Amino acid sequence: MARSKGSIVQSERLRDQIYKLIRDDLRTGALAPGERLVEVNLAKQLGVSRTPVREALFQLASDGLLAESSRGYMLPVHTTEEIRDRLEIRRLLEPEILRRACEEASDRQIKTLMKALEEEKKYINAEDASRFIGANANFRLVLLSLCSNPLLTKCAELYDDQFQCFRIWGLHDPRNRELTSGAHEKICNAIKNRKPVTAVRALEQLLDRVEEMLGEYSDSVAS
Amino acid sequence: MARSKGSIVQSERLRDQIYKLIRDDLRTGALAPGERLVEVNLAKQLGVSRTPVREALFQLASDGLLAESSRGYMLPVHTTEEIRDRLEIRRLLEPEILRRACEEASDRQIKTLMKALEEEKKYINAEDASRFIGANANFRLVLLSLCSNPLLTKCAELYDDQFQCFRIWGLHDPRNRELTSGAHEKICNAIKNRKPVTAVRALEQLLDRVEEMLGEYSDSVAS
DNA sequence: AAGGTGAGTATTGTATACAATTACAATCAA
DNA sequence: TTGATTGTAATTGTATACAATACTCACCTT
Repeated sequence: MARSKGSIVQSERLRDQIYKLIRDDLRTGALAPGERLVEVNLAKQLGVSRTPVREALFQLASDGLLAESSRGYMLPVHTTEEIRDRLEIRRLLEPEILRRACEEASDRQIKTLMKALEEEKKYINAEDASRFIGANANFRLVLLSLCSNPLLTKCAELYDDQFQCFRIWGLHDPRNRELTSGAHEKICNAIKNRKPVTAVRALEQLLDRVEEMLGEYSDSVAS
Repeated sequence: MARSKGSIVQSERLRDQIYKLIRDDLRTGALAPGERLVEVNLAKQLGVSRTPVREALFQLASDGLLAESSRGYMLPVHTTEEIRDRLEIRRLLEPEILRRACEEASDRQIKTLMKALEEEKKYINAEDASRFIGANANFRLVLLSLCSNPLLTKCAELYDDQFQCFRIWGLHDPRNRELTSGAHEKICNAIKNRKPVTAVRALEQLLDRVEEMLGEYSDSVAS
């Protein structure tokens, strides 16, 4: 994770900047599941002291985005059960966001969403999954923000991001990227046409499919 | 907030202990809405350095339980809109918890829940609302834990606790305590009889009533 | 008297120093 | 060879020192 010091400026609190930086790396898959995050290393890379790094890591961990080991933090590798718990929460929050998106989204927002979708589709068959994962992260960000309850958006983003270790595992297979993008396309069209029921159904089908894949995931983690 | 240093021990991380301590004070109404929390004061009271206090406050703020002002943290006084946003999330999460509670709760857990309910009922007509608020906090804790998805429990607790400033305002009136306790009793009985639909209906009626009171709350905050 | 200006103070943000704990590895004995 | 044991290094947890910032209040000006 080589990084230029240049991205850190003084106007905002360092710990907030570092939080966002790392969280973004998590979202876009720049950090691999199981990888360790060590305070002094990060501090040195970013050219700051341990304090703000420490506090950023601490917050990420309490957000459930990093796992605490006996010795510092690492990228979480969730069990099937943990993924299922997160999936259950997504099933409660995200349908409501889509319903509200169908009512509330402006034409401008829908255009942005479509652009994010196109970007995602571009990388379905890319050699490297990372491009798709990055575009996918952006798409989800746009989608979940189509709701005027900022708290709900934030909450959904959190549990969505907690899926990352599973997502990275799954999206290595282009067929799953195809599947994901296809569902996203249905959702986008439903939102554009203001059809909440259709949007929710597409989402639920996707989540059902994800849940089916959990067995396969569990085998791969055990090995 | 006078506090004996005795409650702080060394086995657990200080910042975690302090987090729990303050969060508990928030839940039970020992801290009043609008009150400021100053790092050095707390550190002195607890007999520790600023570092762990600082990190605990930081986490509480990122959990939405403390408000960040330009100068440190204070107990939040939410606007009507903010309360409504939180209410919406509760409407998504808590019904599901009740449904699962009806299936999953053990007899032992139900007994504990009943005891918490009785304790709450005792203080409906107390002079001071604080006893009721404390018992209410405990009841909610027990209720939300009747679900085998620990993440869902944690998430619901969070948004439930973010209601505190509104709750403290409302529960000063014994009629509202009566109302709350009555709804809780219906919920308890429904869980005992394994009737999810009844439980959810009672909860939704309570939340509807709460939402109606938001207008009145808004007036009182404006003054 | 009202309003602006500036110094001082209160409080947080960051850096660093030190203490404590845990993992790892090397060594020795069985 | 394997197992236990101990010493060392790596890493976090807490304390404190220092820097930066924003607020308060007094004082001055008009």
